[in-house]
Amino acid sequence: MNATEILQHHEVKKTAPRVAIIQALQKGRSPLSESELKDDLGDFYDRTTFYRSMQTLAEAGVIHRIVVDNVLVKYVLNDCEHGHHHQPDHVHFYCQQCKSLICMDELKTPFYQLPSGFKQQTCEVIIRGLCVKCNQ
Amino acid sequence: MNATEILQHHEVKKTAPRVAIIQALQKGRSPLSESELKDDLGDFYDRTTFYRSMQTLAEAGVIHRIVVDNVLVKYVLNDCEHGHHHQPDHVHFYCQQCKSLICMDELKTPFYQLPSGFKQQTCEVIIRGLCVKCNQ
DNA sequence: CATATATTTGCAACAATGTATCAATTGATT
DNA sequence: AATCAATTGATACATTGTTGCAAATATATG
Repeated sequence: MNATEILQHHEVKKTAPRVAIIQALQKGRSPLSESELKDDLGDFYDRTTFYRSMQTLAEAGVIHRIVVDNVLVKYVLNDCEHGHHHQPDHVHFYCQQCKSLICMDELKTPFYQLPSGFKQQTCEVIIRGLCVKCNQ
Repeated sequence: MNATEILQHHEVKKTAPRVAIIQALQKGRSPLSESELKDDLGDFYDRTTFYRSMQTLAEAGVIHRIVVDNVLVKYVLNDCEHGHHHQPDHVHFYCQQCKSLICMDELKTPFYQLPSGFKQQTCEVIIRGLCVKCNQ
């Protein structure tokens, strides 16, 4: 699925910045930060547009925004091929050493029975540690 | 346990800013953000000292730092009375409406069997939704 | 209690992230 | 091709966090 098809599929207007962002995320194929994306996009698009694009794309379910620490936000494309899981149900692994973020697609977020009165909308799990490469 | 005892217990030097921060957190008795703490502390201590104090206190296990979204970090005192759980093992609930953070002490973080080679150090769970007050 | 020393503080400057406003541009529809 | 709403890009600003360094302070020692 290319950028144009993804945008159509989510009923989001096709614009140059959005296409560029999606292509950059596709190239990366792992969650990327703003600075990492900027390197790939060149200094063409300004930060305001970037943030607005990311917000639009996240609301439409095109991308998925993961906060690791603050001052470290990563974005990843949602997998449109296998149905859209806008509310991601998998666990994220963050390597404390190489700062990479890995989607643990096999590990699902748990179900919790909340005290009565609470209403759950999303659940996020981040495991920190050392990835395969750094754990040697 | 008062601020002085807490600092002694964790072998951290007793200084005015640290005592003030601990007392403010004790008064609040729920995770507070920097701006919330600043309101309580008065504009007496500067931000650099605040950040350094929080880092020292977190490393010593006195407090617990929780990142909700980025640009929204909350701090809470660890419960020294009932043993020190420096690596908190409970789930956090964040109310999307009133922006309050609630420690779900009864709900424990899950155990995951990671793929071989990965080494887990911490696990963090944040549930987002509506708290009892806002869910009406 | 006074003193020495290592830690901590407070200030200034800086860097990164994110938001608000608004005119100019662009995309989709007719 | 023309229209109109949505989006962009520029400027300015707010918040969060870091670095370097001199002054102040906390603890240990005599």
